[in-house]
Amino acid sequence: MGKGLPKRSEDYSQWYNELVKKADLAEHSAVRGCMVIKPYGFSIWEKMQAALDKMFKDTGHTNAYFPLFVPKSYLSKEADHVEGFAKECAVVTHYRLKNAEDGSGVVVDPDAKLEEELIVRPTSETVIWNTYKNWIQSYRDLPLLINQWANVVRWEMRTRLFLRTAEFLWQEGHTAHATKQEAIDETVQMLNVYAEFAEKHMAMPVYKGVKTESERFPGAIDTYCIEALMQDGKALQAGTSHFLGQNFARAFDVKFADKEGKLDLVWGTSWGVSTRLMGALIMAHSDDDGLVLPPKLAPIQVVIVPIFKNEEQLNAITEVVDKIQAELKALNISVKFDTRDTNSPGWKFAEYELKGVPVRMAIGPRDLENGTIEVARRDTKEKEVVAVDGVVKKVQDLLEDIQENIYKKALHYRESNTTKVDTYEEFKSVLDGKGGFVLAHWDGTPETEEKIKEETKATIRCIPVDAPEESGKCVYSGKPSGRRVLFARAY
RNA sequence: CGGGGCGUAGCGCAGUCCGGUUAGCGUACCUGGUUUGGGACCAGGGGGUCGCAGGUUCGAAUCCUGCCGCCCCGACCA
Repeated sequence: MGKGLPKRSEDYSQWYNELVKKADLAEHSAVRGCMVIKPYGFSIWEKMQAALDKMFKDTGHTNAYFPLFVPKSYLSKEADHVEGFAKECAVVTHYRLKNAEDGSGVVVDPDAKLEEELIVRPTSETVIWNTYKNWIQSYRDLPLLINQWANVVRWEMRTRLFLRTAEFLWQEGHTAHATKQEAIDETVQMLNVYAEFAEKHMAMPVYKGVKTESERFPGAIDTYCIEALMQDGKALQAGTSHFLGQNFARAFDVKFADKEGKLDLVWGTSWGVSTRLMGALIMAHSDDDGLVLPPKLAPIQVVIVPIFKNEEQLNAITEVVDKIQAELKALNISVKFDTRDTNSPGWKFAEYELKGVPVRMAIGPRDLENGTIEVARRDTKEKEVVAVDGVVKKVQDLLEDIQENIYKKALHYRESNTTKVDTYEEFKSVLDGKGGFVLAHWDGTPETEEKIKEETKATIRCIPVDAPEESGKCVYSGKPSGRRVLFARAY
């Protein structure tokens, strides 16, 4: 069913686009590449934010806010950083409009040209390090552990709702430390926070790893990442954590006095996840009938659909449902009782499936007689009729089971779509066949990486952090390699 | 940013090639009635700057030019 929803097997990207719109998650705005996040979609994002924010606070971070505009001169202070972002920056050149002489509307007032142009932040390292310079004098000011929730703008040429938009929402953590090791530990810690969030809340298994030089964040020494597998066999980078070394401290002259009074540059990290996670969530679990949401992130966890012919019946049903609702709410389970008589029960069933509500209950006159209620789970579409007594416990268990089940399903999918290969022929045939992740030996050179990318469109997603030492030969060059790296075609 | 496709009611589309009454269909919406255990039915009704701006013409959704947006492929990029 899924009225009008294309099948994943027929056109995966069309399926994704339609699902985002039909499930009321987001829509395009008038400006190219920008999106309106609709209430239902934003509710999911808010749930993600709340869980992540708590994890950041629990690891000692505090939130702050830095401005949207970055003076142009800041961006040029760290060479790699400019190089990486220059091509996709929106620039503010004027600060005033005026009415057009010919009455055709408003025009930019040429007299209101800014002395120094402003960049709309593509990321905030530069403003933040420029600020940290004033905040940090001695080792006593360290570590500085700050996060901000913000929007950023990257002028992308090719956009997809959530996956890559010109403006997107994210959080960016920016920390400063006295020692290299402490900064590395922080980088790894936040990588683990992301992985835990992905697995426990999004029910999405991820590989943790380090990016190769060519995939590294501009200005970082090392970029760590979590990589997830989507149902079409393509990989998606779901979060990054960067060890910045002393690069930004050097560029913005951020020094601290240690216990001996000696001045040294501080060590930095930055890390972020964005509304792209929404895209990951959709593509990790959903099916041809619509969204499948993990209970922990579902805006509505349980929906109750009454089946009635008249008001008396609805009243009788409501009496039973009110009790159930109260008990569910006491357990912090969000529940919606949909009493609208403007849509049929069947219509509602389809609608809540489209929207990915994990558990649906239906109750009608027949159930009232029998003291029963129908309980259906979204992930497997299984239905069963159970006694009203004890249904609350049943639902509570079911929510946990769904959370676990969709994780296991995604994990199984990823395991069976992660293939070890030892020859280039195999490498190519796996990519063109079942797709997914490919574990292969690589000689460690950017040249080989580039050639493979040109020939197969697959990139090195990461060097897994837990990759076992294993001597082998590069699938492309035949040169020696010490471990396998993770390849895939990616979003 | 290059190649291709598309833009007509909230959504999905026909009409465009070959210009000509009042621009149509499905769905959604409103009213009334019958219905309600997997996207109900009948009757009546409202809703349109035909993406935007110019041009050609007696007359433009239709022909011409420019622009905007979306989709697919590519280049670029997280």
